Amino acid sequence: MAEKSLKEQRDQRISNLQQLEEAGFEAYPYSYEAAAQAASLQEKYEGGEAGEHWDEQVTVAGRIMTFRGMGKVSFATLQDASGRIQAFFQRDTLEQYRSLKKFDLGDWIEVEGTLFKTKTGELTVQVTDFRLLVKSLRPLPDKWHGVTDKELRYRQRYLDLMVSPDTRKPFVVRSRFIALMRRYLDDLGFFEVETPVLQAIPGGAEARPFITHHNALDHDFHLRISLELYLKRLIVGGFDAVYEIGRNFRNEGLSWKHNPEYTMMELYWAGRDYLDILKLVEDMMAYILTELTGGTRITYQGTELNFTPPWPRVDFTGEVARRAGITFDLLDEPKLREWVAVHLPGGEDVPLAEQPIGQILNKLYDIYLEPHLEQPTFVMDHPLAISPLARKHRSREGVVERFEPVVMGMEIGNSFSELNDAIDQRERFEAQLALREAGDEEAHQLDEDFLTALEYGMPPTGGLGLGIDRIVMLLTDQPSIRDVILFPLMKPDD
RNA sequence: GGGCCGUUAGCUCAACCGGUAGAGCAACUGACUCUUAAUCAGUGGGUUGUAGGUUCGAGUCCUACACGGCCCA
Repeated sequence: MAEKSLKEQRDQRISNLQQLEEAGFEAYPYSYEAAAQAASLQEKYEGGEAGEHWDEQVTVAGRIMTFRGMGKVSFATLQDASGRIQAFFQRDTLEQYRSLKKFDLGDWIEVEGTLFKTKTGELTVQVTDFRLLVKSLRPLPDKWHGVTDKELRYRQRYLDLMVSPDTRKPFVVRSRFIALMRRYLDDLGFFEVETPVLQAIPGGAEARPFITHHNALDHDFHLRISLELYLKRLIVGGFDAVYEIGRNFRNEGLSWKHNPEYTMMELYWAGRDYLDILKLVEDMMAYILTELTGGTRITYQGTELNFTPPWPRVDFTGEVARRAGITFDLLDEPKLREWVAVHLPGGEDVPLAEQPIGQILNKLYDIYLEPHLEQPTFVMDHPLAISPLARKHRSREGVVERFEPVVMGMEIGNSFSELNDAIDQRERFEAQLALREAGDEEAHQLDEDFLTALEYGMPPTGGLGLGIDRIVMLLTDQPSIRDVILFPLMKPDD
């Protein structure tokens, strides 16, 4: 790489630091006390008039973002965590005025002084003393354009945050969203727990796991792909309402809606079924949206989304069939395979029509239903074949009590009346095992310890998982999941 | 996995049909007592992502690879 220009600038800054030390500045002070934050000062003196001076002594610390030297006076814009404020330096009143030349854009400084408004009305600190807090050894990105290279924005997010304060907004909303969700669940009497990330048998979802190794036990473990099976063990143990907010890891590709590590909220509520959970989702989302935005409608990428309860519900099998133009019962397997052979002749190694029925149903859903649902919608009552952890529907054959909330073609959650029949659960696992042996690496593994727990008896329970990142995308109008994850997964570039 | 696009100074971007790689910001020197993308004068900074190939001559054309973006199964 061509680094001469960078090296020159870095050397220059190191030399400036040495000269500041020689002039009596402490190079790396241990602490600072910013008595005031830029934003609160801006707010406090909003009504002041150009030319007005105040007596209040203030101390402000921040990063030098711009610097305008005009000979005997200079202006700098300081940026702290809250915002920006201008500082004014005068040679006549500052002993160390000449040292200002050795400060660089990006350095952190602390200034003391009084406040006034310039003739153009900008709130400014009339500096009476200043000191270095830390030197920046590298030049800042373009002060006007910021960082536009997406690769650089993701790899060096701190630069993006530093020069483009708007970058922070989705992450602030993310934090508030999670805080509000906690408040909502805590108020309902839920208990927040933490379960293992390292699992001997990764369960609760169809996904390929990451594998790691524990040296002392000399055993391979997997990073969890879901929170489900451990939270259910807690219901067996006697908790009646638990939730966890945590990271899942899935060893899959990346896309605008997939990052290999992502955040999930899962809850389990004893005594409830999936329809109770459905109401909770509607109500919780309405509560959070109202707290965040004042209403239950938001705009995502130009589309207005209405989260006002109740959200529309569509039946999985009925709606897939309707949209695909299938006139027979979707669960009539021989007819469905015939139809697929005609209408979807493709397939990777094996024609789709000859693949396991679960693959076919998932494919049809992925083609004909999910991508076409824009408004918040509950897809209800999935086929049994693709729902090995959900209990059978109380009145319909071949389907389970399950729903998935879908928005803008994205699955943002998943919920069941949880399967608590240990014998049925064993049979479901065995069916999954058969798929696994036939080559489906994403089929569920049989978790004997979980089955043991179920055999002690899990009371009737409703469960839910929500994809936090995707919901935050919707709330913040971001087109990619990578824009709501501070440090998305990147391939090392060396 | 496939297709399209991108990768040029620290940052943001130019460079016509293949003909000596430029600008703004940042940096350096100087001027300047209300600037705010400060301004003005001057200076330095490049293995054009990597490796090959075609050519008298390659940032530009070809091949492979790396990283990234968008779209598709």
